[in-house]
Amino acid sequence: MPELGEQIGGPEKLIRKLSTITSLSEAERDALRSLTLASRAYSSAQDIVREGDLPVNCCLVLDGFAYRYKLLADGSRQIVSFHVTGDLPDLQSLHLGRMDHSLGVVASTEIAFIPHLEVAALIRNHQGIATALWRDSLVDASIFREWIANIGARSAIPRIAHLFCELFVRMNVLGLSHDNSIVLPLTQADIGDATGLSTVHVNRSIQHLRSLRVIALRERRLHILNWAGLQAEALFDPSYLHLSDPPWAA
Amino acid sequence: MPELGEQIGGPEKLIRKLSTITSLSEAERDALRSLTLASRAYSSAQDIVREGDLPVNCCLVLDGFAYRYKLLADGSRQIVSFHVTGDLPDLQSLHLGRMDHSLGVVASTEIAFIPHLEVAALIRNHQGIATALWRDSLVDASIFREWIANIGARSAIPRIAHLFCELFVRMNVLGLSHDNSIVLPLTQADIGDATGLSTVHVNRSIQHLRSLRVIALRERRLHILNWAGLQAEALFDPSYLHLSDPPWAA
DNA sequence: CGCCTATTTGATCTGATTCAAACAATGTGG
DNA sequence: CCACATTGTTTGAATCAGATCAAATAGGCG
Repeated sequence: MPELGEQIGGPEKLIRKLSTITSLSEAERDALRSLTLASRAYSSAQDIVREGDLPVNCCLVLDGFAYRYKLLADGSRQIVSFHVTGDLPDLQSLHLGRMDHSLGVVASTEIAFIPHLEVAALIRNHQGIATALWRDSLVDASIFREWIANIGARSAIPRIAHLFCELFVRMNVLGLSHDNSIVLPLTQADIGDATGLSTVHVNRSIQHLRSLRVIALRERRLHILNWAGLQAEALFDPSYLHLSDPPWAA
Repeated sequence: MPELGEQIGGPEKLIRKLSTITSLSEAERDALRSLTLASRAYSSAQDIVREGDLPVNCCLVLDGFAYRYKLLADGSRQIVSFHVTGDLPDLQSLHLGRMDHSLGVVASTEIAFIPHLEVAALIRNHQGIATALWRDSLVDASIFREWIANIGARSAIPRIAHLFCELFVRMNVLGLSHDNSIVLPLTQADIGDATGLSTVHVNRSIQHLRSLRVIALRERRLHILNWAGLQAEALFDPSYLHLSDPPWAA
């Protein structure tokens, strides 16, 4: 049961992603198809870009899972976002030279690298692509805001449930779900670093969600057993993902 | 002792703000100076834009303090950012139609409204302004990431100290500080809603910072008594504000 | 002056952390 | 293909940072 991602090319994955938040003309799609992609598969977890780096490429996730994180002075790691097929997790490096965080991947992830110069040329020559990418970075920021609220104002169980809801909705709209399940190659320690909770408490909270029969988590997959129940537990409202907003829907 | 903000016009405040993160040509400055600004002074705290709205203007803070927040289903309020003179707190409304959060001001704040159509025209006609505004929205996102790390990984005292450091640096670079102090018209409840802490705990943490003699907080002003000490307490590193980054510094 | 809002203090409670160890799964080399 | 090492999950017990509840004090302002 291969993921859909396996069969289509990098540009198509990017087009599909951008199409979930904006509309692209055929000329713009063709311009994206002409991108030069140097891709690389990672068999083990590792960092792609590190805090302090001055990247000259943008990364595009072709398959697998990437995440951005900050290392604090006391050694703790805070994950600030997750990224899946079609995402451009460090698009910001195009306009902010120095990385203020790191980008890592989990095992079995494939990343394509697109030179900044090519992205800059696309932006210069195609107003629609500039708007799409800007809008993508604004949706990125909206997700950060929701994470601030999630971590700052929700208790452990709804907080984790909310993360699961977000990942499911995001992957589902990209066609990356199967039978109400998604790949979730994260350890409970990863989930803890993303939600600001200890591994032990993540474990106990997940057990609670399991006992409610709203999710199942096994073999690196998250199965949604009861979407309405999970959503209610998380008080999840997907509008912050801006998947069906003006102006593009108009 | 009037704030510097009193004496110069709205466009100049915006130019000064953008100049802290990018460089603008004289033509671009002139274009910004030609903006039509309808300004309004708020004598009491109130909302300017609400979650769900479809704004047709961008807001520019001329004076005072604005903040963005989310209201959660359980009634709690999470503040996700603060904004001061020269900031464009809802620039994102230009590309994300529907507001996913609200924008409020504290008493004695003055806001200018710039029609989206005018901002869009500026972006279309001036590549440098487009880049500056995009970069501004990316710095905004960087601050959100830092807040995620602050709330998710720091304990109460460093968390509050970090917020104070950020506000001081941001206002200082805009020329809004006086004798190592800034205006801070926030209640302890506001600070609690921004940091994910209860009002009582904010109070006790601030008392701790006072007892360390790193800050003084009185008459709606935050005085930095010992910058190095406060910074050490917060483990504050200002690089996420991207105030001295390539490419514009090059 | 008196009302309303903000700050402060005290006491108690609890969600979450920490420490420690057992257990399960996964992968590796011989 | 098994023995072993490594990584991830689960459980239990003790502890603590921060929340909650309640009430007193202090400021601002009409």
